[in-house]
Amino acid sequence: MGEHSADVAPKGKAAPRRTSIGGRRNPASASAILEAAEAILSETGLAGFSIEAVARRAGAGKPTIYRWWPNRSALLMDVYARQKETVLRVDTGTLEGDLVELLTRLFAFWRDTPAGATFRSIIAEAQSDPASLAALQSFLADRRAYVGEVVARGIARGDLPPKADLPSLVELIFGFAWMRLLTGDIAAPDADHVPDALPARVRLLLRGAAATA
Amino acid sequence: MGEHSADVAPKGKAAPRRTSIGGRRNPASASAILEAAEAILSETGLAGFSIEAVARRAGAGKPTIYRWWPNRSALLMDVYARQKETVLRVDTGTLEGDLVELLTRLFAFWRDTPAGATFRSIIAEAQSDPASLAALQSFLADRRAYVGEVVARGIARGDLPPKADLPSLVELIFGFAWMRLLTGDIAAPDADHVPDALPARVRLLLRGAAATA
Amino acid sequence: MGEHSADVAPKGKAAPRRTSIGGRRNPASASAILEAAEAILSETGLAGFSIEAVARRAGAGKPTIYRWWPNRSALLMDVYARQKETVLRVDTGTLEGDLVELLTRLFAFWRDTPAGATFRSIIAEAQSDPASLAALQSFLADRRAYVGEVVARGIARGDLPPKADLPSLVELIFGFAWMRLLTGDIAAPDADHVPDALPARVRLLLRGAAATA
Amino acid sequence: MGEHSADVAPKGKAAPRRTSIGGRRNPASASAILEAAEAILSETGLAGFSIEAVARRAGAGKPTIYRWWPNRSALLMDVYARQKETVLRVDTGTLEGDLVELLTRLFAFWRDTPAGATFRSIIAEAQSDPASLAALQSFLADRRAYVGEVVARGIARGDLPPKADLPSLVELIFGFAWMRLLTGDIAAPDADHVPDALPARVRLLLRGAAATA
DNA sequence: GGCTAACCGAGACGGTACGTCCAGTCTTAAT
DNA sequence: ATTAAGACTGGACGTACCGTCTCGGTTAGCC
Repeated sequence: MGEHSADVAPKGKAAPRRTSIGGRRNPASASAILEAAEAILSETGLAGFSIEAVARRAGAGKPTIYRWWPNRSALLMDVYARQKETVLRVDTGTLEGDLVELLTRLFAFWRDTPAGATFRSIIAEAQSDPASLAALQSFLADRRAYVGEVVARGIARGDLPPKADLPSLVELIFGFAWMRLLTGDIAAPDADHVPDALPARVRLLLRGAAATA
Repeated sequence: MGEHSADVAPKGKAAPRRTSIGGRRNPASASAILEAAEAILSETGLAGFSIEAVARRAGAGKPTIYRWWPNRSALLMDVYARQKETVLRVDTGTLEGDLVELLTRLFAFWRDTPAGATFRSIIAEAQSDPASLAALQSFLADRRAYVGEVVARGIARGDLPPKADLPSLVELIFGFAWMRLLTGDIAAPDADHVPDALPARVRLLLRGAAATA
Repeated sequence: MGEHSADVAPKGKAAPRRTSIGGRRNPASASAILEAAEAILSETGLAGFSIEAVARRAGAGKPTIYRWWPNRSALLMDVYARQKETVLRVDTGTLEGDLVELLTRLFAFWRDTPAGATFRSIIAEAQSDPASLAALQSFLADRRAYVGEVVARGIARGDLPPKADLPSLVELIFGFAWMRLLTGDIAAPDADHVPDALPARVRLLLRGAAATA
Repeated sequence: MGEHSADVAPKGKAAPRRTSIGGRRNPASASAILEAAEAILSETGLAGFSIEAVARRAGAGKPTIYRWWPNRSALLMDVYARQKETVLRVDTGTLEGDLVELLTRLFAFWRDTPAGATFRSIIAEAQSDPASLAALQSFLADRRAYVGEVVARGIARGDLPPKADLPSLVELIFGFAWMRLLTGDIAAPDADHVPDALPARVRLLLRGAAATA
């Protein structure tokens, strides 16, 4: 019942018992909460992600969390916002190379960091929480715009005709990536034995886009 | 969240108080439970979908539910299994027509019946429950096989070269459909003003598949 | 069994919805729980005495009860501890008078207040719960000590020889009282018709104690 | 969860799967049920004594039990009725010797056989079940009558004056025995060190009874 | 420089839902 | 007609977490 002491985040220093810093938000608390949330999410998944658990692990009071995040979904979104700052920039010289590289690195990012679990959780959350859905849509629009730029660069480079159906291309790319994430199918390609399906998907899409000009 | 008073079974008729029918499963209970689950799911979404609420509404005991479904996810899957029996069969004469028709009717099915909310819930559930993920994968494989057949029929018909990249085509189709569902973007096409994007997506995919032969 | 509708708190007054008073126990909740427990016990007996029913009647959450009482037995003991504060003090001038008066008033206390039902329940509970048994033994030792004092006063008064077998006397008195309680045989004496057996029991014990000196 | 197979009584023979023997009660079932009930009672106490557990252990269906015993209490009484057939007959030559011997053997019977746990359970049950209380009272009257005979024999023998208060004596004896049982205080006397209190109690009672003549 | 306001942790509060166990009833299939 | 078997509704169990509340204490900024 009382082993809360073991639940607090293992701090290297001395567990200095955060307290108020006056009439404004304590950034140390905010980051402790986000870090705890991220750790719990990547360790136990969305199922173990409760406000109670985050507060326990962060050594924070529940009202402190509720003061700054209205609900679980909002906290979830902040956790992802913090992670996705790792923007994926690519430039291989060809559009096909760029897209393959982009997806490969996105899958690696999802696979090798807590971001994958977090993003899966966000999509799940959005299925029952309208505010999360709106946030997700806005985030998606942002990322689509970025991929749109990559494709536009390819068009400028002559890799694709100017009249190619860019919106279709971009939407299909994201649909592919999402479904792979949501079905747990983002394993690293086994280069030696199994030919990776990813380049084939990209190739089909690019040929189709070229043909729809 | 608190409208439990509305959850009691609508006993307009006779409230026949189901009971045991001997040492075997009572199909009346099973279907009452599945119907209650479906109704709750479509009315309140995944958030309000609890075993407790289902039992209350179905006029069933919780142990009766747990006897036949190990957990919430299993019940969820059964609800969907019951709904998806509405199989979508199409044959318009051309592959493009088939695929557009298929997706249009799929979106309508998701939009106009509880099945859409159910399926969104299942995908969400699969993000935290491995058993649900496995079930979802197996279901997906089944549906992919069906679309594979539609495409194969198109190849036989000559709509696509025999060496077309069928797996890529099928996977991209499903990615597209799922993302539309998960982002709430399956509104009916507004024929007069906005040209529907759906046929454009199908066209791109088919051109790409033809070109990858 | 099913009269739950009568279990809800009688909110004639203002139904102030108790809430937390900070990081410490709310005495209003504690006493509401004990009062509800006492009422249920005296109305329905041990059979209807469930944590669930107490919580319902007290307008309290189950966890609030479990936070402060580890189990049903502990709550039961507290209910009795609250009642037995009505200590029975007697001093009639003679030992025989004191003992008869003590037992008469004890039987009246058991008969006319919820305490009798409560104590019966405690003894019953102690037959299956070791912790309750220990608590009961300790309580019994306490009461035996008090009766021991009454008897010692009688010895000092000369009502009994100094070497009288005090432990036997006290134990036999309690055995008599308990058995009467447990067999439901504590009806008020019907002065007119049936001569009360109680004084006869006391007389036998006192004569025996005097003779064992 | 499903290891019911391990719960059935370890039968030496072959677990012959009892079945109906036609339109009348199967005595094999009855005794299997009583034996299972007795075993459970002595192993787990009243807490683990449920109809479900008895049925499981006896390899019987619950309805079979309910057909012959209306409730848990009735089964409990039957279990004790079966055990108490070991009647305690004493004749040492003196009344004091008889009573000491009787109580000593009664305590040993309660201590060394399942009967003690069973009888404690019956008394506990009687505190909430009126039918059990009535049965207990009737049983008690029967036993009191037997002890009354022992005492009457003592009177005939001249160990006690003819006008001794026999009802008081008998009631006090039972009160003493019951309280010892209910407080778990029936340990075997430690002859070497602690002088047993039992003879002292009997002596006090007999002296008192003699003096009340 | 004292006051006030907002913050911090802690944790109790009334609740809902969990998943399990048992009560007592019912029906079947077999004997 | 009775048996074992097992499903049925229903209710209580003890636990986890929800979102709200109040506490005692700290710190900053304003008068």
